[in-house]
Amino acid sequence: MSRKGENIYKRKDGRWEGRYMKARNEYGKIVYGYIYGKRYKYVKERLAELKVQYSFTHKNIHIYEGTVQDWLNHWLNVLMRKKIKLSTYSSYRLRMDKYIIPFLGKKQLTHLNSREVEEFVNYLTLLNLSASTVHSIVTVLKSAMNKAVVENYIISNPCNNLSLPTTAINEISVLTMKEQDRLEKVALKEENCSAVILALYTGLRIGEISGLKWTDIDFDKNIIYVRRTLYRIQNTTNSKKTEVIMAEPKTKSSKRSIPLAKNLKNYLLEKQNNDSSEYVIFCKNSYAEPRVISYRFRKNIEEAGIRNIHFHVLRHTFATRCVEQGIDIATLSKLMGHASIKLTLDTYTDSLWENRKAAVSVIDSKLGL
DNA sequence: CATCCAAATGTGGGGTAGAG
DNA sequence: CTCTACCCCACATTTGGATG
Repeated sequence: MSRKGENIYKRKDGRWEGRYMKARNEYGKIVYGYIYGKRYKYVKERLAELKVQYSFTHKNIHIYEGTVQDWLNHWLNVLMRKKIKLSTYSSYRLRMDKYIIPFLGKKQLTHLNSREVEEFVNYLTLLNLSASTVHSIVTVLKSAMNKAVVENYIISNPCNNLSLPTTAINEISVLTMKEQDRLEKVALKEENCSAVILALYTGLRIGEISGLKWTDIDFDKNIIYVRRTLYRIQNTTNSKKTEVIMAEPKTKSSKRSIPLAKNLKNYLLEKQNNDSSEYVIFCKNSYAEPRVISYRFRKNIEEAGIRNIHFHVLRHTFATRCVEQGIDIATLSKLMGHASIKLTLDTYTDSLWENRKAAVSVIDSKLGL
């Protein structure tokens, strides 16, 4: 959705330029309109008029008499249900039921104003939730209200221009070579196939490892097929229970094949022999759900004497080792199952930079001044 | 040690700002 | 009017304390 910002800026030639969304072309891309002026104030006023002109000229406000709760339920169960994955549905349901509906549910949809939403945000902040959790809750409300705007039940979204607590930027953390060696030693001692080894040498996500079957590994062609992911979510019909869901991987591009190298292949073949389960990582002869893998991982970490890290760090470690070995970004992107190299670049350019610095300093040392 | 439950974090797509 | 790095939001998973 739209970011805040006026979309007015000063040009090098001294004029002010304002932009507004005029229409959409046949592919759904935005067509912008432009307005110029010598003075900022003029552009701002004129732009506001144009924005109104192009967004509301053909709209009629419809009547909706229900409460916020009614609308949220309709929005999620009827309008969103088919469009989003079960895991997303489940997380939205939770945020609505636990936070939004108890605080705002009884109000008339059409009466909800930004002051009340601000009070809601204050209330959330007092609950000691993290900034990102507050964001995720407000996001759900905002999406639902946006739909109400599109349906012409309300004129504007009361969630626009809220000031929310700022989220800290999280750096990705990666194992050092030494830590990786220590962790591998511990993991290799295990009798059955270790999820840690798999993650370090394939970059698979925890849910993907959880759902991996021996039949997904083609030992003749040396390929691992990532076909499903497994996670536990709140049951959507009976809200008191949770259940394990098996689904297609995160996105279409996550469904992928990963080449199986020699050492990992030997390791897997050895482990396959004494494994009676259809799952590579198993628990009581069936899959081991992500929580179980995470639990075992924690024990490995403690034994190896490594600082407290998440399982996902193994995936980052795999990627970083690839970059260090000089694998190009496009290839890495495919391996990781990213849809585009954009994310891969955004995430790993830092380690590329370290690489370049190291290369330069090697050359530099020959200078001998 | 497995399961439940709520919170935290990662990922993809699209908009804005800034420059040409 | 066009190009694109960077940033934000919506969506999708992972994490870990509580509980049995």
